[in-house]
Amino acid sequence: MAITIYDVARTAGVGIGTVSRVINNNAAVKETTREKVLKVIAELNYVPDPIARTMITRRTRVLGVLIPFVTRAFSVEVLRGLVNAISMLDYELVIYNVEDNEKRSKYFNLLPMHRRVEGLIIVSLMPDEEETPNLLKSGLPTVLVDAYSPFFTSLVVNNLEGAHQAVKSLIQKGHRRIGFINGVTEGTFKFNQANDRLIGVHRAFGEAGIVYDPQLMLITEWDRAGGRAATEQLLKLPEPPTAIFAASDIQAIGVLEAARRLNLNVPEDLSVIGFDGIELSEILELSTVQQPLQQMGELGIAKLMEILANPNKPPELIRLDTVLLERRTTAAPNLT
Amino acid sequence: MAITIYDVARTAGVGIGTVSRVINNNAAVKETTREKVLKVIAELNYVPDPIARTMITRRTRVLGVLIPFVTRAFSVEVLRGLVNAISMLDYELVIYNVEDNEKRSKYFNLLPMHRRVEGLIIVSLMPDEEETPNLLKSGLPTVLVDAYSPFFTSLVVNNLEGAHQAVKSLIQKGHRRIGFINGVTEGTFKFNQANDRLIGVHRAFGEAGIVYDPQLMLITEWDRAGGRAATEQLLKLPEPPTAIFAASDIQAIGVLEAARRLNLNVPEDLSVIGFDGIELSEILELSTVQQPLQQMGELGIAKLMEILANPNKPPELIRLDTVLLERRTTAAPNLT
DNA sequence: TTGTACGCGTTATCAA
DNA sequence: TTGATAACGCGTACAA
Repeated sequence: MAITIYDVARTAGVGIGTVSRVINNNAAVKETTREKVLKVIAELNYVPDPIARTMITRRTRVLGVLIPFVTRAFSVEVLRGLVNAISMLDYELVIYNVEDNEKRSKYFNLLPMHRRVEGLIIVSLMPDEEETPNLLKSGLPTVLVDAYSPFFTSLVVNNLEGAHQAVKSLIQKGHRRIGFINGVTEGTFKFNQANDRLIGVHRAFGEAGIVYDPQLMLITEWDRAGGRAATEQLLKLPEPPTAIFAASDIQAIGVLEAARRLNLNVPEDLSVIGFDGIELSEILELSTVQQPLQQMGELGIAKLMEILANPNKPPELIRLDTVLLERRTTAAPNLT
Repeated sequence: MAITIYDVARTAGVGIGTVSRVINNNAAVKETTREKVLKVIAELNYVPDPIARTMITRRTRVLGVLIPFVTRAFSVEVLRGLVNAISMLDYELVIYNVEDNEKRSKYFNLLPMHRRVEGLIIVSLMPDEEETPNLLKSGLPTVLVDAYSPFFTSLVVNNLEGAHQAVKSLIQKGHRRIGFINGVTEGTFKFNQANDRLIGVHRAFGEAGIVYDPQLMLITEWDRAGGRAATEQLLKLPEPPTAIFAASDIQAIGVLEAARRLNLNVPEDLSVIGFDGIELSEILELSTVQQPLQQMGELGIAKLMEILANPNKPPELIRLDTVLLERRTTAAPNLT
């Protein structure tokens, strides 16, 4: 049996109310009494039961993060930011890892109800027409990271401008046939960041007056295998591209792998640029469009705390800028 | 106000006891009553409050993981296993990220008391002389992953044999001067896996009758910068090594980076082998000693569930084998 | 300034 | 098979 507030009160010769007041240093307690109680607390090694506390206050001091594929590089970087920010805050973080549709709807249905988290960060997932009203009705403070909804405070990068920058930089280097490997937008996860990136690509082509060759645009899964497969297909074309822009670094790494298999040198034979700026891209010296991933995590927590402090705060849309990092995988085309 | 068991009972015209029995399908409830209650539950969209439930059952359905630097590659891989295993179990996972000594002792002191987690996985950290009895006294079911203590069920790889394999393979390729970059063992984290690896290295040298040159053994932080710095130092030696074994893949990547800066070709001029087998090692085609990291996470949860089911289960030591993966960074030395 | 009684929402006990 | 009632451990009016 763990020791309770009653044990403390009895040993200190006071009422439980006083002990409670000392713990929460709320109201006025006479200094001598406070010290007496504090001493007993230390002696007995008493720690208030957070569960019982939650019963009354409704506060759990727990935040939840709903995140797809927690171990993909992108998620890890965001998680780093979340974890950093939370460690200063005397909150705990529970992870809801979404790997499939079943998990997705389970969490979306359950979380608003079960009161175990005070606030929710949703990463890379957009609540749908059914989930949105549920969440709103429950009043659970929610922040979206890498996803946008008009109903929730959302943190996104300027995907359009990022993609535009990437393709424009390739064009400026002299590339004309540029492959674009985008990620799937349907299915469980509705990563519709892909749409903005597509528009950015089109804009860059349009500005340069380059005709759009639909053969150069492929859609694959957001993984290495997807990048590899798409690259193999692109390079088999009668007129293969001299550069490839992938919608994620992970896909871009697949591009690199495919190029190596085909004995192509990067960037001499093929320029490659990714999107995200995960740690791995630095190690591989992959050119990329960097998102402030860690910062997005930190800012997500900060915004959530603001909502917690002021539940009626209207949703904001916060748009962060990307940074084009030209490293060793992009160069002028080898025009022979 | 959320709806409670009383609302359900009233609308269904039964007592709360009956509703409770239906929810927990415990005792016998007349079929017609059950259906009636179930119907009301569905209509009212009633979800039992887990907090109140925990008050009485003492079960939180939450497991904790105490993990240093949750975003280092090693931790991420273990985390993947934990998350996978837990997703089948109707448990939640809360992460306690240990970045410094303060956090370490905070969590070690708090967790056993605060009842919020039913069980604890501790990764890469060994409870010390003070923490161990606290943990034991609290009765919190605990499993150590990548750490060993006789007092807790522990999952470790055979670090000695893994290191032995790595160095032996280099010797067999013809290397005689082999640098060994080990990781620090003091400080907050007491990663004393390093000691076993050191012994394994010595054994391999001893078996081959190679004299130990202390200049070739360096100790650095467990990160890229550490690997880089150590490599630069090793290669400046009058007789530089022809191969380097790093105690972690991350350090080995630092070795690769340093080699590239110095315009050395790997593996022609320098063989490199790491330890861990993180995903990154595959992408970089780094030779390494692979630990079953994900499996360690999964097994950790499985063992924890066993202890939860049978709290008196004596601690076990589970030793997993490493696998030597010879990829593209190791070859015979270039003897000129 | 301090102590007592009540309530948070549930499960467990016991009598009916 | 069921309903009433007592815990679980705490915070907080309210009275003293």
